[in-house]
Amino acid sequence: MNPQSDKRPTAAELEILQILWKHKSGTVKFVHERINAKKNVGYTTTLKIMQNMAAKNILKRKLQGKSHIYIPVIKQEETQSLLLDRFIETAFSGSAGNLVMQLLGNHKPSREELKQIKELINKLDRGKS
Amino acid sequence: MNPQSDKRPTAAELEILQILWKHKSGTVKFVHERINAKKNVGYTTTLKIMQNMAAKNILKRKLQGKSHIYIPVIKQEETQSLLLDRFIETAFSGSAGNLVMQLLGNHKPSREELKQIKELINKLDRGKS
DNA sequence: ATATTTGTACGATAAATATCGTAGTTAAAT
DNA sequence: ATTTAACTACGATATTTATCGTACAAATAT
Repeated sequence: MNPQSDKRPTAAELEILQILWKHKSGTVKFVHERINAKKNVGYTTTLKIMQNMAAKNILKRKLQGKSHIYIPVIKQEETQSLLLDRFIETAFSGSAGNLVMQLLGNHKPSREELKQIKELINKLDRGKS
Repeated sequence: MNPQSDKRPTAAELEILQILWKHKSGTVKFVHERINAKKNVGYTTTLKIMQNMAAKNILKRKLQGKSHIYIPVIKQEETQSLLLDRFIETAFSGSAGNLVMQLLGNHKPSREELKQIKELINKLDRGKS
């Protein structure tokens, strides 16, 4: 039903998506340079994954001169939301609260983050009153 | 180094772990009954996965009469924390704050949850002052 | 013109997971 | 003493992902 439901990217695919979301679009070369800065991986590996993603309709691509420009089809927030739901289900037995507890208990967010989060919570809270 | 680092369970393994964490331990039959209540899967599938998990030292087992009792080796919180870190890295570019935003923005936690979270945040906040 | 560069396409391989069928073992029931 | 029931063990298969080598095409540089 939901066309998003069969578009759950893998870890490697997400790595690519992060880059493309951030820069709106990019060539294989562009993406591969950035990935390769962190870990060593062959150019054709990145190429193949991106081709696969295009085949799966996670990315679309446009020919530009000699090379292709790849553009994410799925939106970052939708994808994150989808992954998050799934993650909460599998890793936290469906309890978002447990996840937040774990997160705040362990991750030690910065003052800024805390402030942001508090504001958001207050906003939500007011909405409920 | 960290013995935990090679013990990242898969989704299917987590499903089993959830049950065992909750009940401390259980036989294949016990686990399989619960899993099968939700989705249809063969008995030997569950068996095999649990055997694999024992081989990987995610579970240990004790012979009790005819069957084995399986017990989680890895602790729930440690595992969740590990998975969470990884998840934030891959799905949220390493930003825990983004995850919380997404979560609170979408998941609409209950009043109770909000209250709990607020308390926790305040506690953290005081710690920083 | 030929060599080099820059890209794509395709196919092979390896590893991990999930799934189950079948066979074998022991204990209990008839 | 057989049959049945409850388990375990083992092996086969399918799928998915990741990874790369090699080959090919087009443009650019020499």
